[in-house]
Amino acid sequence: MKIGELAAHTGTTAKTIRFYEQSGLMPEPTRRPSGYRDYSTEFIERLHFIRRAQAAGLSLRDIRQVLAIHDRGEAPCGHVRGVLGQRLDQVRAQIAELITLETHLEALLAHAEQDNDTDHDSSTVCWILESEPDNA
Amino acid sequence: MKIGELAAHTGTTAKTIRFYEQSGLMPEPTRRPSGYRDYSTEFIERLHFIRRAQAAGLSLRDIRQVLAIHDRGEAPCGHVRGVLGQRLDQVRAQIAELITLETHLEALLAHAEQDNDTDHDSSTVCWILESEPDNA
DNA sequence: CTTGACTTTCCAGCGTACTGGAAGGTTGAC
DNA sequence: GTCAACCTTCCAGTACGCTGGAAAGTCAAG
Repeated sequence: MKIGELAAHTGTTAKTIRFYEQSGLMPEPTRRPSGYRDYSTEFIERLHFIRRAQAAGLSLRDIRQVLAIHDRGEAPCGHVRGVLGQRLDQVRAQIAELITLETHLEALLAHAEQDNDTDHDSSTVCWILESEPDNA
Repeated sequence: MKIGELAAHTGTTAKTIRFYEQSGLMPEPTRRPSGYRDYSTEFIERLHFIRRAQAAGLSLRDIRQVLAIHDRGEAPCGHVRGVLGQRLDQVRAQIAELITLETHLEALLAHAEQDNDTDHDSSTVCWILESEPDNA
């Protein structure tokens, strides 16, 4: 199977697969006499795994670690649980931050609608942004 | 006022101020005979404005636009309202995405706790990640 | 006068996950 | 044989907001 075919099977591109190989996510496949990469079907599953891990919000760095454990012949499941837990914490922290920001933006916009053409203090750039956020 | 003093007054660094100048956010100040930048107090307010705008989640690109309008002598408030509205939409979209991801991660982790040592299908890297997310 | 803290410019790199393009070799159908 | 569509390597760039460092000049205190 050539690289373009593997890409078509997995919804990626040849470029990305070469990039993954260079990044240590995909092992080097055998080569045809011409130099073309020749993939066996196992590479499909590996690529699908990478995509699922990305869908779970894992970074390529995380995925590389998991795959390295797998390639040593160990079951990476414990590690995967840990990484997923950490990622969940991160995601929750991000959500909290964004909700804070959302609140701040809503407050600014409410403020912006109230005072329409008053308060044009020429010393400032724009009075709408004069208030500091409550927490950050 | 030298650049380091301005930085100290506004909680930034001299590096950052030079970067803002180069990025078109801060105008070029006058120079002393030695070549040192010499800032008047108005620059403090401008830098504070930049920080407030950043706290509202605006990008430097957005801020540059707002400041450009201000520097033309127009009141940028209408534009600011628009940018804040767009940013609020973005933030809400991001929150929705992250909540989807959070749900997915929770499902995976719940799945991971249930089946402890069963299902070790050696053909896959890790069974925990076998399920696709529901929507993405 | 010396010393150390400050300033100047310029160029380069961080991290993330790719993507684009150049210059060339291979394959397969017609 | 010839043509397009594929493949190869390598280098560089994208977006974002800085940050680090080198080499040189300036300022203020002691």
